[in-house]
Amino acid sequence: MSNLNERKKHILRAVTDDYIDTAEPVGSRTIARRYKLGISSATIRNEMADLEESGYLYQPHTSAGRIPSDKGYRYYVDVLVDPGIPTQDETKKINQLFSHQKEAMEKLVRRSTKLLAELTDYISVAVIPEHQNSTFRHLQLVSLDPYNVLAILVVDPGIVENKIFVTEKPFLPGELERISAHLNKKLRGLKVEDLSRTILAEIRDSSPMTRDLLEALLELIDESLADTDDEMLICDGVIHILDQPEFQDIDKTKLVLSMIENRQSLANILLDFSSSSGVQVSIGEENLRPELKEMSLVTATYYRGGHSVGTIGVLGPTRMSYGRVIRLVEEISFVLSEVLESF
Amino acid sequence: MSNLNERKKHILRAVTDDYIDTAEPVGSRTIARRYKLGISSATIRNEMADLEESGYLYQPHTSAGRIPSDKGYRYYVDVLVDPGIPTQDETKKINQLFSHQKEAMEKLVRRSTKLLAELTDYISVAVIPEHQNSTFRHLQLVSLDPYNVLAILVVDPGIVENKIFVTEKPFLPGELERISAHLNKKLRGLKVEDLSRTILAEIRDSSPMTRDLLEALLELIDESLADTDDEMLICDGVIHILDQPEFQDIDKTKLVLSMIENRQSLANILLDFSSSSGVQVSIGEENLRPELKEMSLVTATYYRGGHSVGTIGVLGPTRMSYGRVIRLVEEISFVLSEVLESF
DNA sequence: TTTAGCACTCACTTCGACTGAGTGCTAACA
DNA sequence: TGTTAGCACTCAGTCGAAGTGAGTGCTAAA
Repeated sequence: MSNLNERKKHILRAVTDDYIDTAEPVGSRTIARRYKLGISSATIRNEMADLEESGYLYQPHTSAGRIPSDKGYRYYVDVLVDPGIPTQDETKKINQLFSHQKEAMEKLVRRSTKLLAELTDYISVAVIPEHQNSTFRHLQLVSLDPYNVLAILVVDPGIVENKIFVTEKPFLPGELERISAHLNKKLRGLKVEDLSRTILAEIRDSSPMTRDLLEALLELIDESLADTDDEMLICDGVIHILDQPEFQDIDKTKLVLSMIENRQSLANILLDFSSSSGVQVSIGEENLRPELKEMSLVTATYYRGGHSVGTIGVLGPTRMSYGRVIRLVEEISFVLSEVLESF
Repeated sequence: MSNLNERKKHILRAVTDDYIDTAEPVGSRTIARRYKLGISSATIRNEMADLEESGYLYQPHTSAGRIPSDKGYRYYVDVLVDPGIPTQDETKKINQLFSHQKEAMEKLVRRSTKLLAELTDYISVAVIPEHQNSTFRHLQLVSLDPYNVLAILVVDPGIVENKIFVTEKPFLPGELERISAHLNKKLRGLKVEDLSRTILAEIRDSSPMTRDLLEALLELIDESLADTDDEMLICDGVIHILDQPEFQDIDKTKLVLSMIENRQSLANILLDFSSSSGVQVSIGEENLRPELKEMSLVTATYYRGGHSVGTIGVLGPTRMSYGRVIRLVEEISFVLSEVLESF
């Protein structure tokens, strides 16, 4: 597989770099002129014919230049590309982002995603942690008026859910505080997924007075577990896709955009990568979903306490600036993990 | 202005309806065939020439059918269109939306916006209330670990902000609760905009131990006030714009999408309407921003306690299905206001 | 093994002819 | 006097032929 001689490597790299830049099929003369490889266009032509033979390049039509195939991009990513180190500007922006006062995890990931989109000029996506692995931290009941209660549920890595209840009977002042305190004692440290059962037990022992409320809480927890399904995908920089010449075709674009609007499916795609470590690159046809067959996805998992809690990444055309993207996804997921560690 | 005879009104309505349907210039024969006005195409031709003369219609080129001008749409909206009453399906969906357990305001508006986009097939936008008019309800400090404190700020119509602090010195157990309780007593019912000053005064009277924390809280409040600037625009159904034939041109589309991505400017546009009551329609050139010159915006304000708290609306091409959109914006803003009232 | 030269390919552009939906005008009709 | 039928005219859009140029593969010479 890696049996390309140095000259072929140089040429494949040149073709790929050029195509990433220009989005135009790259001809032998262009390579000879633009990249000082010390060989003539005719030689390059021969080498390119070989590279096509072995599937790294292809021609969109007989008399056109070459374009890297998915296999070509794969080789480029695995062997040829050097992500390099973040530029000064990149480092500065990343540090700025994380030097802010700490925020609850959701906002933090949201901002990371925004920055990633801004730095790469592609679409940036992230899934925030599922509640599965998180533990109960705190529950607060706030009386809005005698019949309305705001419940705030805080789970482990700074995720906050809230919901308003209407109660049948008004609560006495101080009563909510008592209930909160009681529940907090009972629930502290439990896995979120175990909460329902404990509260159910609680319901059996409770006065009819608080039963309503507990049932409502049960619903909050169920919903907040389910809710993540809805909310856990974060997405930014969708605009950038319109700047890519491969998406001048509005129908192609619509396909991708509707996939993004259907958050759940994209979330699942990202979750497929959440078990692998390091930066993952999935190129074109390597993607299982047909909507992604002409796109590439660069992802990395971020961690907290040694466990992966979510995935962040970049979605763009297969003609993607892999070096830059890989470098940035790597850097941001790394820093994100570091910041989360300190929670 | 309203000096159109009945026949001209019928014709203008027919042309507008048809153009809204088909997005193709409407010819006199089409009108004669499709709408039973009891007159021949030649007569219609004469009337259309008159309507063009007075600026209600125009021809994209000499030998094409007519298209309503902005003035034509304006007349259509003001005089001709009948919003009708919501269909069964619409009513059902709206009731379903609001029959859910109550939620904090932000989620409520988010879901309304989603529904509006779904029902109209256009882009739907909303601004959620600024904090200016809202009052302090509750502040909760939760210790995540000895050095990290999660602060949750609840203000009046169910808006919840949260933030994590790192403190210089660890807090003793129970200390945070004491501070929360103290602040809650002091701050209850204050306008959020007055909070900063009050808290500042508070700092002077407090023990040096809590100074860190108070300063951090001050920052939370400042930020949550500022944060609304960033977050207060909600947007849904952007995809739909790609289904409109007028936005097959990718550059036009890009213009609109980048305006939407620049939330602040769109928020400002909506805020311009927030002082007027009832449904507002702003058509094409009537919009001040050049990006909106080919679009129409239908908005309504929603209320709580007699005060306007936000604006919700629909953004689409000037060739918009005004009747349906006006009806739905009206209905949803009305129901939204009702629900908020009960908070 | 590399390079220069040449014939060939094929997407893209340009241009003219053609088509058809739609108009304005005029004359006839009720 | 208002309405309609008929006709000449306009013009965007489509189709196809010709021309252009970037790029290739092959061959022969260095």
